[in-house]
Amino acid sequence: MQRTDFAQMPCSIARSLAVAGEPWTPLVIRDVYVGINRFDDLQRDLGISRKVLAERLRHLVAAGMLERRPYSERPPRHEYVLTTMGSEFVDVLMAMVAWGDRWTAGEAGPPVLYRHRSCGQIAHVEPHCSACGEVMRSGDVDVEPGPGLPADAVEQLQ
Amino acid sequence: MQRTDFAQMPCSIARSLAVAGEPWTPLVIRDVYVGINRFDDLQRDLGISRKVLAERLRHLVAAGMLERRPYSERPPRHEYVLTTMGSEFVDVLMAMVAWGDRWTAGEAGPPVLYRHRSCGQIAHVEPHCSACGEVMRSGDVDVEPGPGLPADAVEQLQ
DNA sequence: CACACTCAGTTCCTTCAGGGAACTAAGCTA
DNA sequence: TAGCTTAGTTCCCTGAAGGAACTGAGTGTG
Repeated sequence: MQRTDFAQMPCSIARSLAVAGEPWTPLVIRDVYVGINRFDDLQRDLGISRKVLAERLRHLVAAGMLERRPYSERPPRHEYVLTTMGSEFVDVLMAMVAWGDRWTAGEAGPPVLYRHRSCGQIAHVEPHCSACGEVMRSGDVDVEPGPGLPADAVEQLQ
Repeated sequence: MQRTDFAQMPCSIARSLAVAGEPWTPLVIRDVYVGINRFDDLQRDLGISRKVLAERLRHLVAAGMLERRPYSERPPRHEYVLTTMGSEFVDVLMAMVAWGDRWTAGEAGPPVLYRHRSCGQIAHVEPHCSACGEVMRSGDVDVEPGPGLPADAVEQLQ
């Protein structure tokens, strides 16, 4: 965990990091997304310390990203599945994959490919404007104070 | 820094985290993006330890995300600016903002708004398929092994 | 010309999180 | 009854984060 608590900052990036920014957490979400749902399988796949994994899963369940769901009564066993909140965070991971494929994959190429089910093509995500539908990258926007910004922080944007 | 080095993992999420996943790093990139470019300004705005900030900036420059550029000869002063690699990472942060606005902003609403310059609307980013242009969310894709995936890791995807 | 000020860090110390291995415990299986 | 599987918990050690103080180059001010 970061020592500084990002959850209280008036910034959606900081708050997202407070939920899913701790070391290993994005990789845990990725694994659950691709169907690795049990404690031991996650631990084996990631090579993460069991202590840290237990901590992360507890935090993600408390935050509403994962649900701890029994899949057997006797013996009592359970697995972790993504909630709607968790699934939508995978969209962020897909943006990270698009960036990582472009800038960190090197000669070998992307380790994993995504096929868009509806069009059948191998593709990556591209950020589009929710209003007009056109491509919208970081250079195409102006940043403005929003309703959730405390008054004493507004001037910092100028 | 994470003790475990994510850079060697055959996963673009892990590799992205190795570049920009350390605590504070995404917030440093956000700040540089919105025009906070100098060491002292970054330190003041974030409330980060000067030691950690120096470390993060060094790492980001070494990774090619930031450029340390002199803006004055006498006295020798410099500022940090995003490279192309860094600017494109801001697209990932915008996806994080879209998610954070939806799931962590609460009653008060988003602290910051983005206006798409070309259409003039307040908007957020939406993931679209780079091939067909339609919306493409995490539930709309199939994951397949790519060329950069080591042979001994392929079976884990099934 | 001494003093304060700005910028950009570095150094030092303390605390707490991550890594790793061993241990626990419930229930199943041979 | 001995061992296996699943899902953790406990313990100790190391190293990263926080915080405050210090450094050092250059500038402007009385």
